[in-house]
Amino acid sequence: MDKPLSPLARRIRDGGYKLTNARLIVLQVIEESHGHITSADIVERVAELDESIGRASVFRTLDMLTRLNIVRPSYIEGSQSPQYVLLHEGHHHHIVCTNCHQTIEFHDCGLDKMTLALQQQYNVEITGHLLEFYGLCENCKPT
Amino acid sequence: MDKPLSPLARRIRDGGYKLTNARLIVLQVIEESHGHITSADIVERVAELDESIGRASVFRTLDMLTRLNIVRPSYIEGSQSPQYVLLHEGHHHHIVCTNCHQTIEFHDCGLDKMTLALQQQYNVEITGHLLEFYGLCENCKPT
DNA sequence: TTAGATGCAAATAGTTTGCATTTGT
DNA sequence: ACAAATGCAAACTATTTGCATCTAA
Repeated sequence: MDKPLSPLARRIRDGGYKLTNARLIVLQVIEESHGHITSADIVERVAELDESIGRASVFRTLDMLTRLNIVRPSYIEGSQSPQYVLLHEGHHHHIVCTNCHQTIEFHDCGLDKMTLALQQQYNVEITGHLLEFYGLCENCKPT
Repeated sequence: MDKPLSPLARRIRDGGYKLTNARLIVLQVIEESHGHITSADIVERVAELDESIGRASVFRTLDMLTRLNIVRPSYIEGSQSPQYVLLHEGHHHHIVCTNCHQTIEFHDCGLDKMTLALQQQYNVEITGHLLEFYGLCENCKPT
């Protein structure tokens, strides 16, 4: 078949991984979620979309996506299963309410300069970052 | 008894929680670790220090410390158990090598202005943040 | 004194593994 | 064709819960 390969699908293939049905479905679920979803929810939604995909493949795919820097596990929400966050161009930023767990995403984190500075200072190669602010949202704020 | 209460111990008590032996030991373990340690390692080290403390209390304490913004769970390392990171004055920053998992901590993240800006823009009250860069460290970098 | 914390052990998630079978390339 | 990936189910780990007991304040 020759479907119009999404950019992320392309990155999977370019990473040397096969484009399997299980992987495409997992990818779709994460994208549909607008980039914030727990592993538990991914497992559930994948099962809805394609009953035949095993749990294990979902986890294997999440590992792969993390390795490829497409996604990043993060500890929003009380605890339990981690949230996977879609990295747009290698980064992601949000504010999490420590009370109701609402998350607000924002862009333009202005960390480009810092990235360059760190690369020089520590002689590393930085490929992305995750910036998480926490506090109380509008509704949970004291007065 | 009247030991010289560490600043963090004080925050626990000020948070309305009792200062129990289990809590103090967990706190000590986290501090000893220089602020980067997995829950599994905490459980293990606590058992070494005081055989009588139960696993459950360790997790209960970690939840409490997270609620108090003293510590923050983060998904460094492949996966398994999360790392708990000590927040100094509400924030923490590091670079994690996605290959060997070495972490480099740095200070002075310069996000104060951004914090203020976000508080205004979204009408929230921000109490801290976690900034995680990832990429390849000096040793893992291609040439 | 007494509400809050604890330790224990059992119950629950959540995640990983081994392996025969299937599938992309 | 064949290495890579899969699904399954069983094995593991990690974390949580209920409850009788204990303890800091």
